[in-house]
Amino acid sequence: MPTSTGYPLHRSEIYDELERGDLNILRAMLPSERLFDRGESILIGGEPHDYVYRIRTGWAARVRHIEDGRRQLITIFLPGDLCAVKCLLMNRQPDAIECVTPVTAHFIQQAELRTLARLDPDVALRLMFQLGEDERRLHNWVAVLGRGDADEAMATLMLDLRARLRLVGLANGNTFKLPMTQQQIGEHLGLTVVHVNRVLRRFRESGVLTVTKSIVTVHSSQKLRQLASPMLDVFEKTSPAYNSD
Amino acid sequence: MPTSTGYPLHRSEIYDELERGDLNILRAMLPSERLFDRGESILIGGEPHDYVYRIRTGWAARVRHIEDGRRQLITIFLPGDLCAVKCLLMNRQPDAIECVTPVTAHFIQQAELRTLARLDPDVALRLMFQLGEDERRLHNWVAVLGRGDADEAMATLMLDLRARLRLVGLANGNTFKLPMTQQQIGEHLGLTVVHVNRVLRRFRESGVLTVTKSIVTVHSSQKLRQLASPMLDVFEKTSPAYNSD
DNA sequence: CGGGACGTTGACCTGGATCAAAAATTGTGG
DNA sequence: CCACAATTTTTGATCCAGGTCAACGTCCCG
Repeated sequence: MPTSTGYPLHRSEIYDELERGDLNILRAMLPSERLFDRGESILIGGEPHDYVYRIRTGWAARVRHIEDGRRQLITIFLPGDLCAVKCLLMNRQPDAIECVTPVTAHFIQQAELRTLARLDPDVALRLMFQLGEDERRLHNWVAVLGRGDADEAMATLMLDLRARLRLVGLANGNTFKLPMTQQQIGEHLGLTVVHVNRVLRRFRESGVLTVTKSIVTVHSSQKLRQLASPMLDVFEKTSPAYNSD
Repeated sequence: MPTSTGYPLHRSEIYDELERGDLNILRAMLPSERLFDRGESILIGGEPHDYVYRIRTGWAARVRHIEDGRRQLITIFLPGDLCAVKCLLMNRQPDAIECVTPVTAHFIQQAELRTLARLDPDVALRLMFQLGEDERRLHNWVAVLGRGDADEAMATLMLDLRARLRLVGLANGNTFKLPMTQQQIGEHLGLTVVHVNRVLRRFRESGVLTVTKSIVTVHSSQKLRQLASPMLDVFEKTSPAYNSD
């Protein structure tokens, strides 16, 4: 299994440094491993935290809890993703990171990683790249939430998950595992469960894709891309991970 | 005028490094300065770009152009902000950065800044911190767009702008300059101009704040905070920049 | 085999969009 | 300083995507 989700859009002149940095981080983390249950919090909003993680198996999410019970899943973490990098720099941060499924993760003490970054510019660059890549995804998601309608948002999410899972070898062809409840999908898309359900029904009825028992089957990549198209950025429109069927 | 928007939430153990890094970046940029007109693009979506900027005066925004004419203002850049840091790492990126007002900015060649970061871990840390801080704001904004209603979004924006302007000495008391059209505000909040106008009218009529000729006058910080409250993160709820009247 | 998630569907409601048009403001050249 | 055009703000009337409420079906696990 690949160790990272790749370096989409990276500047080619820094590829070698990124690879070395990635390897060095992975090496420093390898001895450690921790198991989290489904629903367990890897870190809790508002509290300081001392570790940085790399998800090995399972899905997690950055979750914003709003006082009146509303929730927003801000980011989905898949295997290979580094998470809580931001905590290297901030002494606390408002969001929790919660496990969508059981999760196994390698981890490293922040202080140690900071030292590593200080001694090894490749590591610093790799961390910077992770932050940049997270930012890129967030930019996309802001555009989706701000300007997309429900169909566009759902289609974009599905394409994005499929592409990312392909990069780490967890999806091939037209099928992938989606271990999120419709409630959680709604909390990520800014929709209610009820509406998520209706959108999925329409997708099913119009032959776009089917979700059964946490398995997504894409029946028409072409239709799916067409639905998501306005929300895809220039890069995604030409990336093989998005476009191959 | 302060040179940066501060290091909200930074880990205290890295403060000195951040300050040194900031100064070193500023020093490397100082000889350069460029003027942009209102509406001009600092960088164009989809194209590679070679510079990193620090806004000295004026407002800019990261803008996502959707093919059918929809637009999303993803982030607002104020004086003191570094922008296009992400381009250090990515060879192209989908968004434009456009000037909301005339802008003067210092700049530096990316290659030079990368070298600087490589030689000086303080600079690398400062850049990393900028990425982390951008991410924090984006997380907030995802929550606002995903879960907030129009009043909450508007109130949150106003509080946020006031707090950030205060940090760089461009707002004091209850008044600040807001050089965005209602159209642009809508493109940032995910609303139509028409609805932005109605929300502002309600705010005016209920004694929250008034916007006249690009000047915002907050009549009741308390009411404004109350409206925004669900969208504010733990940090913002206790920050003096948000809470002092 | 009973209870608690989770998914599905229908009936109805509402926040914000859309369409259209008028008023106010800003900028521009003479 | 004024006239005129372009941009921005404001308001009203109407519509609809998605929310809310309520119920029922289904799957799983102890």
